[in-house]
Amino acid sequence: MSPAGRPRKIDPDIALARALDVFWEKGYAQTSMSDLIDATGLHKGSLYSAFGDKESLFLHCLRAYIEKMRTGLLLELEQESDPLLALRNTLIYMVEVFTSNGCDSSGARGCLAMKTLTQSPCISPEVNEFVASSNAELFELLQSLLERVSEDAKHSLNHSVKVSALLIATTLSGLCAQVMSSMTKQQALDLVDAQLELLISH
Amino acid sequence: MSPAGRPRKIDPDIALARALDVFWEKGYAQTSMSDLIDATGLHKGSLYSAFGDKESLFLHCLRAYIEKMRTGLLLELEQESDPLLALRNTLIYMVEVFTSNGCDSSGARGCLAMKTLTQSPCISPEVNEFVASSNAELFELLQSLLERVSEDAKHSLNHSVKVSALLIATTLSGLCAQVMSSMTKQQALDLVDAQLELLISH
DNA sequence: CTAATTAATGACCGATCGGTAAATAATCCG
DNA sequence: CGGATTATTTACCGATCGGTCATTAATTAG
Repeated sequence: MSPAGRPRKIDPDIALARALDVFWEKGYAQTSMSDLIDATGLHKGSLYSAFGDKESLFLHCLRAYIEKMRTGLLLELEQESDPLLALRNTLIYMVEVFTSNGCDSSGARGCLAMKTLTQSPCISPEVNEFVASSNAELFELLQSLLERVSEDAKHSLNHSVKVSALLIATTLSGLCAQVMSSMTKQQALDLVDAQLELLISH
Repeated sequence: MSPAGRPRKIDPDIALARALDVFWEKGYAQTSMSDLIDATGLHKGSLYSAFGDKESLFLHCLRAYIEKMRTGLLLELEQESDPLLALRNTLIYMVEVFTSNGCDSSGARGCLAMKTLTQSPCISPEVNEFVASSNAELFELLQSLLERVSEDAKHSLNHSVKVSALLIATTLSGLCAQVMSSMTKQQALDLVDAQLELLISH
């Protein structure tokens, strides 16, 4: 069932994952096609024929990044029925993604989506829209989780669901930024609990 | 008392401020010497003879940015003796800086220091050290303000001074990121108050 | 006016940028 | 075996990158 023609030297999904690692670590502008060629092992022509130009390749990587994050989050949510623990696990999962390191053993890479939207001007309207919609999706997830927490008789929120969700989203962005400089993963995890403690009364 | 030689067409401080605007808005890597030449009005040779190479010029801008922020903060602190209000004014001041816009009327520029440290790999060790030390200075300011708040009989902190300071620093970073995408200045200011309300009991 | 000083100016540099096209190699189908 | 198909490979493109330098212009000191 293999298609006619010369077989691929490198699986496109693997090449994409390797390209994602570079974009994630260095950001779009600081990543050159040269870097991507070195990382993927593909040659220039093959890269372009497989994924189009640099911007198109970046969009592929960004989509893969978000999709991986989404499935990881949903998988974790399925395994936890308690609303507060589900919320906590969500935040912990994201901190762990932000503090993960790619091919090299250097510091935390943070969040590709956040790196993308904090570098202006934006790469393209399409990239902008995608990052914005992903952001909105995360916010709605946080909101629905907080809704469930507030409906639980064991807890109560010290602010509205919306304000609480905004504060958590803000804290997440902040942790993402901080772990890229001086903050350790453990500190970030501790701050997640500290913030949840402030937001939720027992 | 004017020095011998051809007079400067453009005051170096003005040129520096204009270069800062560009770096602030676009970030180091996305800013080309061409952009800086256009913005300053200086020609290539003059720019190099006045500020050295791109990295050196960036360091000058970064120092000017931090210095401006520092003096602005200290000026505001002098005018407010109440610890909690002083802390609040500090945060408001920073949000206002983050949501300021430069030459063009586009969206919020965020914080040059944060943009610098979240783009890896770093520009140079010297830049890295400077941003890190500025960050540390801000953290210590927050800590000392929180210390004063906690010593005030009218209030009490729901976490330790250190954890509270870390949470505020994280919130500030987060607000900086958020205002660069979808969050409005008013929302950010409201979240400052919401977070302070969580941190401090009356 | 002349010499010295300093800045503005524009031509120029090699390197790298993102991107393209033609030629070559490896597979499947008949 | 011989096309057809698809990927790899290499050479190449114009544009822009950051950076340098020699020349010209404007000022002050003597």
